[in-house]
Amino acid sequence: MTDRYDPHVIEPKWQARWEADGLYRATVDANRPKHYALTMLPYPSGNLHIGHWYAMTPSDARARYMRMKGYNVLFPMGFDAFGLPAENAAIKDGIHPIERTYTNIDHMRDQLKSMGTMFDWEREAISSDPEFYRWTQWFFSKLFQNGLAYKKHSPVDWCPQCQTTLAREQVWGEDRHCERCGTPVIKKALDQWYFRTTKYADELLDFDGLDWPSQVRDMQTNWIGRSEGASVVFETESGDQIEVFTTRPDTLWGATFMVLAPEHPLVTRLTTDEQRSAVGAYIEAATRQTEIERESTEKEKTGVFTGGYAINPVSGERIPVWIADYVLMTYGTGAIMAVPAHDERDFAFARMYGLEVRLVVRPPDSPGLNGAAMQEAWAGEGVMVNSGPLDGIAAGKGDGQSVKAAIAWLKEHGRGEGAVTYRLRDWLISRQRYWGAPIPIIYCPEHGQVAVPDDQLPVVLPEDVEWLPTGQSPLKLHPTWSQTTCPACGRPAERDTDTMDTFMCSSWYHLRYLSPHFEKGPFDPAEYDYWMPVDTYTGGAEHATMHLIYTRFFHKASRDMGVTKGPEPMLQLRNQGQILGPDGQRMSKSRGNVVDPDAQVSQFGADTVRAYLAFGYEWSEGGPWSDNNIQGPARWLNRVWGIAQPAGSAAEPDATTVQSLKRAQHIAIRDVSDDLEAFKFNTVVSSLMEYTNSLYRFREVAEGSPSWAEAVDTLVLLAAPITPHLSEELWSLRGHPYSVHQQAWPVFDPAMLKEDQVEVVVQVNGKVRDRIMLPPEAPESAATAAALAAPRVAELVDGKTPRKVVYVAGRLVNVVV
RNA sequence: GCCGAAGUGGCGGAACGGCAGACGCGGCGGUCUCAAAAACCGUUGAGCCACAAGCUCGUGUGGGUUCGAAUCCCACCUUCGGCACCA
Repeated sequence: MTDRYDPHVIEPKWQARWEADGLYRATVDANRPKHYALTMLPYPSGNLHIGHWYAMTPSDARARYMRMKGYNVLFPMGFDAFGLPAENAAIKDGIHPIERTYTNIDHMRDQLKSMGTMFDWEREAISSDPEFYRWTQWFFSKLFQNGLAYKKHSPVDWCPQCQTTLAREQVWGEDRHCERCGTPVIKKALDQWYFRTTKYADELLDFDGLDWPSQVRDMQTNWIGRSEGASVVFETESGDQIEVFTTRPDTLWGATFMVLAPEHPLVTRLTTDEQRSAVGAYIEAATRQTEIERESTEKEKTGVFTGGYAINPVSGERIPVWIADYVLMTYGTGAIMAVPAHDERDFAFARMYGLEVRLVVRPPDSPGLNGAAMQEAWAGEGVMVNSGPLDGIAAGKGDGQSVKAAIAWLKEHGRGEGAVTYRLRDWLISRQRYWGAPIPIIYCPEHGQVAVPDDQLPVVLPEDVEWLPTGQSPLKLHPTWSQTTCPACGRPAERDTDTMDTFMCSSWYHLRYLSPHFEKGPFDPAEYDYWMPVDTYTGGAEHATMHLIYTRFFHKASRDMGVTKGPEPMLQLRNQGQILGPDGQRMSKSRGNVVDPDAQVSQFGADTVRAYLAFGYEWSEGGPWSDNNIQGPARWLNRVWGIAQPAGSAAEPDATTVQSLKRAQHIAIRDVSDDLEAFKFNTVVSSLMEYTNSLYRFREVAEGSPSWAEAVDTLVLLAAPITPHLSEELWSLRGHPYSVHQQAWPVFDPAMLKEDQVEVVVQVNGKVRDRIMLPPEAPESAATAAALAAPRVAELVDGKTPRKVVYVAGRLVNVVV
């Protein structure tokens, strides 16, 4: 009689042993192939939730599998420890963010250890440690010195709840809300630091060599929003130049007016005295509108004539210049040429204000159409008309078509050229908050913006600050902190009092893991050369257009600054889905549907929770938590425990039994390996369950025999990535040397799958009517004969000659009559 | 409006163009038990049928390709994610 399976005894026991032995320490070993497995690090909120388990434990299973396959695996963990919640809590209850953050980290580290993950804790990196953010600041300085960081005064997104500016990526949804707190953002004009992400727009569009989900690639591609066209220069009557961007330069002959954004710098100069009050009132009204109101596509188009005129550079015609809020200062040049006949928005505007609509692309089906008669804009194909040199050319972007011809014409006449515009904006990284890495810039009356010299980094965040809900960073209110001297001239100067977007920390944390205590640089180059790039990166898809763009930018910029190597930081990316509450809704405290992983672990043990999270969902999809469904994996673990107890010794069973036992064993090896490889954790567990079930069927005839021992050992090994504690305990009970996690992964032998006879389905006209036994490689003639001889088939064929017979060896015969 | 993903039993979910529903939950029946729980064994898509054999239907809807379609193609519906006056 063996002891009951008790995870509460074996799990802490093995966790302590693994830690004491440093079993998961990863060190550079040039003789072994490396595998850098990375999973997104948590924010130290105070408690791990089930979503962390869902993200991390399958990732851990795969890292363990790679390790058993012979790779030298680096699987680190750390904390993205700067950020608003800690600071907001400080304002509320006075507990210092440092205290709260590090208390939370201590607790969460223990929770992470309770998962039974193979994290190498000696490589832990915490982004709020001065030895970490020293290098975050160093990266800022590097970018500044290389012209990739700059300060600009401009209207920016401000979250009134978080009391700070946000990057464009961090403003979400139709109502333009803050990604963190959900509050709609407002516009403020402020001096802020930016990184030149747009410089890398084209390179960021290139995913060559990356094994990333197409959804993420598509989202990034859409986000970057490359669009090809031309820039065209219009001249005003007063001689000013207005540059516009258009994707349809071929329709230039149909441009009957221009529209500028209300904020456009030339508006004042263009506006005539008669129009000045109307224009002023319109601009006033536009500024008062919220971003949401202004950018609503439902809204009717409004605008005001400036009184000024420009010259259409192709026709020489005098066309009126209007302002309208449907033209955005933040895209292109903030000015457009309006071609009402072929643009929906321009058409609506022209009809509203009675402006001329001139057809320049004649649709194929409407030979008599003219601008005045049009009911809607025509954006389709056709032939160019009313367009001078372009007349008769087919409208389109292809070779020999109108767009290319128009660009050639513009170039030839010096009025414009081919151009590309992106939707992507530069990354705004200033934050008006305390709990972040200070921006290492000093403002000197003499020398302007001066980077803090590397040997004076880090610029340490002062601890003696006051928590006031003023909407100003405590750094700004600190009496002395910002006062310093200029590194260039030594005269009194001031520090920047903003801190950096915490997405900066996560843009390079994977490099700090390489050598978290290295003092000569952000990472030890020897570690970098061995481990980088990250081979497998796992995490949530919600980071597609934030972290995952930033970190690619960071890597490419760092490469150009000679810091990193290679085109990309992370080769393979996989996203897990989300675990919902048992009610199918997103988990939240207010709904009361939050599943606490600690409670599940104390009820079932970590291995069961791991197995359930792997088994219950298609990993990339996620789904609702179920207290019922976890019973399945819980029972399975008990069954593994029961079948894998040491079993004395017995003679081999008959050869047929041995053969089918080995067959089951090798099917399991094949399926579990393939599915772990492919992140299909649910079928990994179901294959293990099937194999366990078949061992129960063999138990009576085979238990104790050498084949049985091998079959059971194989189960213990195959389960080790999913249930590391259970496998370790069973491996030890079965008398094998520690540790199961240092064993080689079982090797699949296809020869073990060979069978003398296989069941072949016989179809008549595509419907299954019978089954016959055949050798797997039976020739078609024999298979056909056997199929036709099958009683049910003979009956249905009824003496007729089959019109056709389809034979798939080892699978089916389809008789068509 | 644009880009993308997904629709399969009561439920979670499986299925290289080849036996739909693996594996599990739940249900039902049984073994064990004084009994219950646990554990173990069996069974479980729907319909026709007393039962079985057998047949029919069945992967969001409608078409198509194919000897054969959950899978490929076309059109549509629904849900979800992202973007959206982007010139």
